[in-house]
Amino acid sequence: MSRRPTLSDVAREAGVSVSTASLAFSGAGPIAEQTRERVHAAAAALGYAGPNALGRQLRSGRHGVVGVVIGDKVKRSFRDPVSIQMLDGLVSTLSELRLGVMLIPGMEVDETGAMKVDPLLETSGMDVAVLIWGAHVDDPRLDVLRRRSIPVVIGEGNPSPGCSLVAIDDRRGVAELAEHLYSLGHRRVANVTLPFRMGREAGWIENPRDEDIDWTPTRNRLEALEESRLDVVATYETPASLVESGADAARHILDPARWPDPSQRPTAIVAQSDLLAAGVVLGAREVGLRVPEDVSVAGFDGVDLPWLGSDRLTTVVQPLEAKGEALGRAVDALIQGRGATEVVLPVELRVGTTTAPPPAV
Amino acid sequence: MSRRPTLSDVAREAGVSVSTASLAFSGAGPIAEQTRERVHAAAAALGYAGPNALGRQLRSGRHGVVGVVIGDKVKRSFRDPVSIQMLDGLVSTLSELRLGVMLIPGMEVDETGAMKVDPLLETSGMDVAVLIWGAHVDDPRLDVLRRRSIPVVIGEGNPSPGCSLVAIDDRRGVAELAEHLYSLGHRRVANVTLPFRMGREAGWIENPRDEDIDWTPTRNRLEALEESRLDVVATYETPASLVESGADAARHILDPARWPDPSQRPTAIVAQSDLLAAGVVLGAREVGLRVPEDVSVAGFDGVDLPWLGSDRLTTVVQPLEAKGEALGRAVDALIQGRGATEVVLPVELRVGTTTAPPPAV
DNA sequence: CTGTTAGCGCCTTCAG
DNA sequence: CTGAAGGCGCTAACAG
Repeated sequence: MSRRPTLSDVAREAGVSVSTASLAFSGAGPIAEQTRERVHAAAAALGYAGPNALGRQLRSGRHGVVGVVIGDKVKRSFRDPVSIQMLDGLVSTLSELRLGVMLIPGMEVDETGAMKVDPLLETSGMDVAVLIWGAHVDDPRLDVLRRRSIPVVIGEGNPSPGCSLVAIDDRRGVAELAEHLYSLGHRRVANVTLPFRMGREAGWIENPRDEDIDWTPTRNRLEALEESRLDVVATYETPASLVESGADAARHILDPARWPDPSQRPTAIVAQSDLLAAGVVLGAREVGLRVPEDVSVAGFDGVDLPWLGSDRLTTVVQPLEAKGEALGRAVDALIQGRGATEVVLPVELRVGTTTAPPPAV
Repeated sequence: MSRRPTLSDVAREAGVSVSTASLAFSGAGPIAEQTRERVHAAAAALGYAGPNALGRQLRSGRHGVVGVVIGDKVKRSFRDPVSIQMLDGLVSTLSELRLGVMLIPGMEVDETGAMKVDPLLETSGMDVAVLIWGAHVDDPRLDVLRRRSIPVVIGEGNPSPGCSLVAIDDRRGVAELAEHLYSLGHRRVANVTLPFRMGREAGWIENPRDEDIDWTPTRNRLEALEESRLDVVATYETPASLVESGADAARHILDPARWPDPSQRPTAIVAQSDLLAAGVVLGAREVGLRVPEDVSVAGFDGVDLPWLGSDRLTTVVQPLEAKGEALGRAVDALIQGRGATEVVLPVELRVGTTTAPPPAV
């Protein structure tokens, strides 16, 4: 027989009916041990490797696949260890539920400048979609998914009716971080922010309160800092959470020409991610400032930064793997038909070696 | 109607037969424009979002999914930018072919210490599997895939009959790098290698030629260096391609206690990956040596290392995205039934600022 | 415990 | 250009 054997071939070979053969593999019903063995022997003889996934999927109406929508091209998304650790938790959790993770790049900007949703999102089969970096306002990806009636789990913000949500308590984290700096004696700080929405450039923000911020973590962390007792004397927006962007921001913020009276210079820089903060540390050293003696630096995320050497970043640790697991549980709940859920995970301040009292004037 | 509408609902609503409705969506045959519109209108009225993926998949016998087997947990695999860039090329190429990428973690070691293949690999539906980091000797994952008759593409080495292969010409790359160092005047070098196989620890290798190296890139790069005109005076194996491991290796290799006669110390360190090389640079500086004045350092891969600041690593650049694309094309060839293929991609030496003539004794 | 029956949603012959 | 019929591989009822 040249074509691949099917369950009915096996059943015929074993001299039983297909449904019995099915039971022999699934174990979903009572079956005589002897029959089971006969079926497996027949399968082995025919080189049958178990029930075909396609047949089972059509029958059950489930793909066994979760689409994970990353924000951008794989390369850009995964330069950030934050995404990766989250994905790790998600993949392990789903793997235990026998669900595969399919990677779906986010949107592309086509020749005309319009946003185009990846074709995989339009046609590919999946039981649930996870937008790990949240949804934009009027997000076309959400429209597509809604039209296809695919349930959605959103990571981090801009909750949308009918979608599950997994977020972190970043406002409280930033508030604690601000208190830590305040209690060390800092008053004037600079803020290095994540991008406000897709496709932003690096640059100063004159009045953060006037800005329309589409991306929730950016907004939460910025607002929490603004609402703290610290005086945010400068805000620099970055185009992405990257070491280079942080270094660039530090160069601008600490530029001596900007502070004719050095005593007015911010004594601490708060970066909204650890990668940015690492860049800020490098940038500060480049312009000849010591961290933390001359300027304190703090980050957000709590990822490993091997190349900072013996320095340990003061940061707000978010439970990345737990977040991935929570996303996985939210997926499971939707598949089980248990409806949309919302979770907010706690974060924790971790004081390292990059913050200290401000220099005596 | 509470259940999700199907093509036959749409056909009934539009007053045509199912096969006509099918043509209206697929465009795979002649159909009157008017009929097409009527069908689409009916679909819109019913909230039908296009042909169901499961039905189509069962019919066509294809999943539209490629399983990408990464070596390890997501977190560990993707700490390496090499994997990510390759994956980027692979995902974009496959996305154009309307194929999704499903991530499959590699193997786990269970309580008893035995290797366990991820259940997704055993049961999940996929048209082709890609082992991006190659196959081991007697790789149980290959056995599973062979049993399921799933065609396989192997990235990097240990080719296996019937599997497609995408490799790079790393031997030639290392040979060129060695010539570069030789021509600068180096004679004594140290080698910081990638792991020889799964689950290795860091440590000295007394006689590299006696070792059984299961992982092809490790073997190729090690042998090419051994075969060069350079004298490899020390070989240190690392457990993974990480900055920390490179720094650790450098500390051991450059330990003053190891070289009572400093003139015998290697004047250059060749690391088998850029992450390792970056670690070596950091480690060398830690023990008070300047790079490249006191010791030259070279890597392999050609990835971006933002935190090295103004230094540019001398390295062998491999075309990572092209490798991903080549993997994608190999997948396509297998799906089209065009049989297994083999490709070897060229690499290129890129001289940076971390190699220079050895110090005058 | 085992066999029979009836689809899951779609596409592709083959006629008309 | 359109319609009718069959089947991709499997499993869940329901009988026996």
